[in-house]
Amino acid sequence: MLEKELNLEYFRKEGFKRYRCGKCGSYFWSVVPRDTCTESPCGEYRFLGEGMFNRKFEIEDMRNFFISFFKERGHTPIKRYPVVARWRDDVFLVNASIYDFQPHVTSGLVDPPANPLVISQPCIRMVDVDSVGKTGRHLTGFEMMAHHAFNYPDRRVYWKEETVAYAIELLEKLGVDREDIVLKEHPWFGGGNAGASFEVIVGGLELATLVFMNLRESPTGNIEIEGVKYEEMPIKIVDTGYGLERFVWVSKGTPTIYEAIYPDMLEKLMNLTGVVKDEKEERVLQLLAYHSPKIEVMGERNFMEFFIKEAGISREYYEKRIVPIQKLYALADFSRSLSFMLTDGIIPSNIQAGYLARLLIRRSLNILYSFGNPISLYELIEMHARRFSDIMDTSMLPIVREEIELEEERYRRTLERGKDIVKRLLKKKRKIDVDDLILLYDSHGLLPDIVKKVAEEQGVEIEIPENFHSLVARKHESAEKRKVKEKKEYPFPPTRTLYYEDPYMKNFTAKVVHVMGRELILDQTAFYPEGGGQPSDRGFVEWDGKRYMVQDVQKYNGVIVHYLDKEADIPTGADIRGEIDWDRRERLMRMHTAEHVLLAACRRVLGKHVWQHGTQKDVMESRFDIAHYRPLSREEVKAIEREAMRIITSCIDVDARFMDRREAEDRYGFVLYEGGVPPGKEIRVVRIDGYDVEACGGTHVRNTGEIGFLKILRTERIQDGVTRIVYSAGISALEKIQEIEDHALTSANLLNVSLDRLDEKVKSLIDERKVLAKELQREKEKRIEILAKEIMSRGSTKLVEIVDLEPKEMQMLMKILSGRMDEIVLIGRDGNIMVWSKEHRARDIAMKVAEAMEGKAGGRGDFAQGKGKREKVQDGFNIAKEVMGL
RNA sequence: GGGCCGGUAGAUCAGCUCGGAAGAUCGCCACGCUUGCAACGUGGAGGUCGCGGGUUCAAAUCCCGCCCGGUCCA
Repeated sequence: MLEKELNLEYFRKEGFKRYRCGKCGSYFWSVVPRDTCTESPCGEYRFLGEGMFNRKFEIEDMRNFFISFFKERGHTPIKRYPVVARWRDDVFLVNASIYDFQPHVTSGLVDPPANPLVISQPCIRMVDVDSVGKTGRHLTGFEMMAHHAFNYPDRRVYWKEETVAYAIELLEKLGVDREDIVLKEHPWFGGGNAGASFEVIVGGLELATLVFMNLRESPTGNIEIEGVKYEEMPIKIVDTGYGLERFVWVSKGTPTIYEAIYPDMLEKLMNLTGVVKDEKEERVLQLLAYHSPKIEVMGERNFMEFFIKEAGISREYYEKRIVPIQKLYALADFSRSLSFMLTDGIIPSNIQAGYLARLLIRRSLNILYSFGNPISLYELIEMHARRFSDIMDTSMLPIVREEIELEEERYRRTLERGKDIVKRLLKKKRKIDVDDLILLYDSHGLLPDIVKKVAEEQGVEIEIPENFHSLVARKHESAEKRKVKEKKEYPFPPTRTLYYEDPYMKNFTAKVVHVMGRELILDQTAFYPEGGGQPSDRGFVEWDGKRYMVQDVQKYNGVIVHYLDKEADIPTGADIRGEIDWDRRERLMRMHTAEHVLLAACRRVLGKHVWQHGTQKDVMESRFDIAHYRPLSREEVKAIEREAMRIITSCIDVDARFMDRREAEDRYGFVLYEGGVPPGKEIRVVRIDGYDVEACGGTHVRNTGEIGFLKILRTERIQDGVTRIVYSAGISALEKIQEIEDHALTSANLLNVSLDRLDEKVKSLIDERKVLAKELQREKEKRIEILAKEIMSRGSTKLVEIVDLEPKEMQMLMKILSGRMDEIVLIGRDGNIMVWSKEHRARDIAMKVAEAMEGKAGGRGDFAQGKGKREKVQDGFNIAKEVMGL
């Protein structure tokens, strides 16, 4: 299939021929005959040392060069998207430039921001995190330079021929000889799409991928790739990806990619840590980068043996001189990824993208700790942010600093607690086995090498299994269950939405489209269906003098279904009258607009990292969850309330209108998607000018002044990094406050104090109560002591006694007597049995007594308890006497 | 979203396997020793065993549900 797809006119014209790699078997195109595809490990890196471009580039120069090159060739440069994919609900982080245009542009629903376009999109890929630093080329963060063209049936931009021509021209302009370029054929698929692609290999390294996306997954498709069926798409998309950092590397020919892209930071880190990189280390590192693609063939362990021999070094030299340098490489990379993630508003936490940020933070901190903390992680992140200030938001730095400091503190605590756990475990078991290691990591976040270090301090040796991480992974293997909400389909045209045309419409008339039992469908309605966290309207419809209550309203693909309280025999085509429960709707509208105001207030008070995480509106109180890195203080809550009230009392118009998705995104950015990502080409945008703009399908008041009043009722941390704000608005808020006031006033009245003295009074009452309880306890003790004295004065060493005491009091008595006597049976008036025996027959006696009292008992030899029927107390007493020979 | 670990005195924890009188250390208070402090000695205060339900004669302990904290993985 590929051969036909990728046999281009361009190749014939320009002298490229198709060959097959003798090593990996893939097909490729080249202007000179070759035995292999040249991509390492089939070939070798040839750019190390001198570089292969006509000059050396820094990241910034390379990015500019690329963008200008395509701009000159008719492409529109567009701004990079955030690394956190706010416009998507299927992925957390942007992995490639095409992510920016999925799903709506690639599906054809929405136009691209420009066509053709050029972009340099920062991406985060966590899959390589373990290889970073070691191989000389892996990164968690990189910029994917790309030119994209979207070809529609009625508008062709460009396709394979032009794409390949651009790539070759770009490389030649950079000074690469055509003889050094290899285009490797490769089937491509991902994210439900597929197509043919070329990998562009220069000097043994893949510099770019040119994908020709023209297929999409379809159960009825006629093209099959790896068992999945695909069909041809109407849109054909040129999806390219040029690795910016790799271009810079190839231009410089440094031993590893890291020297090429972070020269300043690496120099600084070396100075601070005293790690030295001389010619010998340079040579070893370069050799390592050169050979590292072989890891994939040989496996890591075999590769290391091979490499140490090949480089002529000792393992000790490798550990002492090379590994520290590799750690610094990783640190430079991790901190750059973090500066992208955190300035783009990701909040470190234990869920979703936040977890990935925390992972990088902890790995970075580990490295810094191992060098004795020569510099703070924040300083490194700031250094990157300042260097890349043209594509990063440095105004986020104060928040980032606070987040990092909190995370450091948190990690320090986790480690400390972890060390205690290890020490305790050692005290108990004197050893730690594999199961313990897995538990310590999985449940307490302790990496095996930390455990090993602590154990060694305690003088215990620990073996860490080679396949540790796969053992952990095995523990997590479990079938994934996904709930899919059933979607109903109604074969009717979309219902006209009167509630959008006039959100203040209280009653209306409409024609009946369909009636089925209690389901009613109209041609138009003012009833708002449930959606966007706003519950549906209620009210009634009337026909022929009969009234049907509307209990629920739902929307299925544009068709609005009213659920009535009883079966309706209304004929199709009848004219009905509907009326909304206006008090309810008005409260909900105020709540909904108040929510937008609240978000604006939160962003102003807490910072722009605040992102809506979920909401639920209701009539009396509503929930509003935000992503924030720590719980809200009382002062912050008050400040948010003040800011929200300021927005309300400023009486700002609320504008709601349908807009083209592209236009809305261009004008307002991704903050639109705070409340979720709506489908469709047209989206409804609700805007409070100067404060908030969101894609939102709810009903809103015309002006913030109509909200009248907003009150936060309480806040709680529902998850790491997520805080819930429970609030109320309008009349509902007033009623809520009145409710609270009632409670306070009633309490104050009961205590006969004024409201402002309530807290004082309550505190003194609690203290008083404590004192009284203690006195009572002492009285009891006194009584029991007297009783004990009386009993002991009888002079016997054995005792059977019926006492009018509670179990706790019986225990107290027993405690005093047991020191002086040999055998005691106490029977409470309500049937409790308590036995103490010096001769260890308490259990036997208790059981016999209990049996006589038709109850049960048990316990130890010296002390036993039980319970029998209260009317059998005398029988128990007699038996006890008998057993004890009294 | 799923898995795992934890919640007992002001703090750190033991006790939970196998149900039977709530403990240790530090801190706190008082007294003693001392010119004073520290140390030491003696004594003391401090607990809804996260919450709710169940099983049982009996639950910190076993079972179920919830809440809170931590952690690993998508």
